[in-house]
Amino acid sequence: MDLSLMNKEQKRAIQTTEGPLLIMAGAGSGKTRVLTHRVAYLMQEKEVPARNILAITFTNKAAREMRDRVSALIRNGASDIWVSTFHAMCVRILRSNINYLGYENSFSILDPTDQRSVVKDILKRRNLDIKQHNPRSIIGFISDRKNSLIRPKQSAEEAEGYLDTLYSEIYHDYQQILYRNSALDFDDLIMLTIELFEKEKTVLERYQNLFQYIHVDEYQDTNHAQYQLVKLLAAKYRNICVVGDSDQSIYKFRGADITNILNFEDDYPEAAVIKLEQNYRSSKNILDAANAVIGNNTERKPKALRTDRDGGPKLHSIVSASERGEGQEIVRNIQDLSSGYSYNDMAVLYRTNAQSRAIEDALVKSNIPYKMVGGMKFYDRMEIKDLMSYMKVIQNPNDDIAFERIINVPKRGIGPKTVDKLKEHGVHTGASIYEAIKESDFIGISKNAVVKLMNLNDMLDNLKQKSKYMSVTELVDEVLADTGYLDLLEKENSLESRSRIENLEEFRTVTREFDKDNEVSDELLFTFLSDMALVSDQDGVDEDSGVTLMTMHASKGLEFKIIFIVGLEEGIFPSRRVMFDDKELEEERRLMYVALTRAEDRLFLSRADSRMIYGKTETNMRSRFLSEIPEELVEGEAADTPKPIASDSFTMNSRGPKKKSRVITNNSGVSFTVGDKVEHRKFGEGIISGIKGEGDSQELDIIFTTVGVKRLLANFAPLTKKE
DNA sequence: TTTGATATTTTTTTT
DNA sequence: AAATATCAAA
Repeated sequence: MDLSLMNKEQKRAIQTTEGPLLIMAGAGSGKTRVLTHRVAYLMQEKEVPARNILAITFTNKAAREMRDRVSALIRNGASDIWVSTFHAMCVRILRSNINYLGYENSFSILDPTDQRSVVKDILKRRNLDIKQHNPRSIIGFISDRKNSLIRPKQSAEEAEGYLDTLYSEIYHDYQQILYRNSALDFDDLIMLTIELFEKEKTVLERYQNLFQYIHVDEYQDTNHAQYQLVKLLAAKYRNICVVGDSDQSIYKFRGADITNILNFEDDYPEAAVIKLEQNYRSSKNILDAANAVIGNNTERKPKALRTDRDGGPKLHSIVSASERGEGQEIVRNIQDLSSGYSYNDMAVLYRTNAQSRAIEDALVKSNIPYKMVGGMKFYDRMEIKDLMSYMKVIQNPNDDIAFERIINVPKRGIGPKTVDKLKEHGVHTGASIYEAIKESDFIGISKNAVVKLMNLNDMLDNLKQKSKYMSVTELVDEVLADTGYLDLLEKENSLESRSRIENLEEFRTVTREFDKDNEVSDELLFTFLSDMALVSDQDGVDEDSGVTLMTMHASKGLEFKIIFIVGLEEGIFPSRRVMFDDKELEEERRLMYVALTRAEDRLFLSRADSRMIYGKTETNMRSRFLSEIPEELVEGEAADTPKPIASDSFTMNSRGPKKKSRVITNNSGVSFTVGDKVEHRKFGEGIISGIKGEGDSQELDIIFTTVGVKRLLANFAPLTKKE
């Protein structure tokens, strides 16, 4: 195998095949290349059979890419390597073994909307107020527990206080409902695989023997459950290679535990450790900026990436009047650069999906092609979810969650009242909705409704029969025809229904693609649904030409010649929610680091003087992350501007929207602007960090030294200006 | 039961 | 601004 193009550390990482290995791979240090070569090296030089190699990646797209790149290095056999995400691997394992845990092998996988409806059902049944108990936080609670491998019983035992106890009980109900439906949520995939391994040692041993060489990419973003899973699998051979960069840990909110990578050497004292600090991606200016920003994090092992590339152009700072102006400025720069670069080389990164709108609008107006990652996801569209629910019900009629979604879609006169009765029956007897329908005559449902239910029942049974000998595409067509779904849309003939039909058409290209690779069989529908449940946003990035739009989170692992980072304002990025929590602020800064290090040649940093948020105009200070970049690396905005500048001097585009004054005057005639130091009668000294709203309801965000941030009405707050 | 109208809430980030 | 929840009328 030719390793002549590798540096010394990279070679060592590839050739250290036996025993535990920790690769600390900085951004752009050729980590993917090392991983692919290592796998190829194992097969070619060490003659390890492909099926004994496991490689876990963060996204399905990364998995596909890794498989392709290994294929390019070796003659054949790459298709036998296990390359997948944690979740996809667990689905595969559970699919053939979950019956040990009492679930059906044909289990379905819940998406977040399904989870929400399960939780809401539980709240309703327990007569709890949905406003007091936000389903979101309950789902978060359950997810946290599962990621920590805490079962409902243990959660209840360890609960402290009323809320903990209550949520543990809800967790218990939730888990029971899922079990009854043979449904798993994302976290279950990991947790139940571990449970399976602990319960059935022979199954564990089988996989331990199979996975003799294990690789885990993005190890800094694994959670506790994933960590345990890897530990179990690697226990026999201890050939475990993890790759990660603690500076790029950005998924704490999802349970990622950075100590997994920091303590790797404690778990495996014999581990070899290799650091890759040579960056091959970014120009020196970009790298210097990234190093300077991340250097502000205190909780980290110091390290600095090196590059042999020259300085390159300076980073470019852009200030616009509003988010619309920001979009226009981005477009202007894209057009300037489009002579030397392809649109594919450019990406716009933002903190929240909602920020994509203004950018999209500007791109559409200028006829610039773009592709968006995430956002309103294709598979989240109503018609797609409806269709998927039909498929789920056909595959597993006892999937109540899917069943409830389609029971009255299209409208067939089976309303909430009837559904309640069916569910009520289920609570007493343990029957699913599907089973309850067969009893519907005896449980107080009107004759009228019973007939309708029977019709539905017959139609579904009929579809189920058909599904056994049809391709998925054919089945989709049958479902759309038999249910009258397509008819309904065609009859409506509105702009919206047209687009829905287009989306369904688009879905058929997905199924056709799937049918091409899969033979018709009993398992076909199940395989299709499993695959679908695991597709992630990042998987959608394809070859079509265009500027890429995505969140900074979604950009991890990718690189582009030109990067635009937008919305660099306090309260946007860093997000308002974390501004005063040092720990979370450090995670936010790592996110900035990830964003910065995506760029190879050019980097644009953009902010707007004010922008619309929740339908209100807000004015925010420039992001601290901007200020952390040494000014000599940046051109554009005068780098050393301690506070935003008054009035219209930054309306770069004369066609831009009229700028609102960011100086406001209160009832006593005192005027304030962002950055002013003020004195409050009760809270003491503070600094104005933002201005919200319009007219009489204008509010000031003020950071007080004593009490942190407060939002006060400009007209009534007892404020005096200092200095 | 379904529908349309009005009130209320919501945004981090995601496999 | 947009999505969701709640309420009133048909």
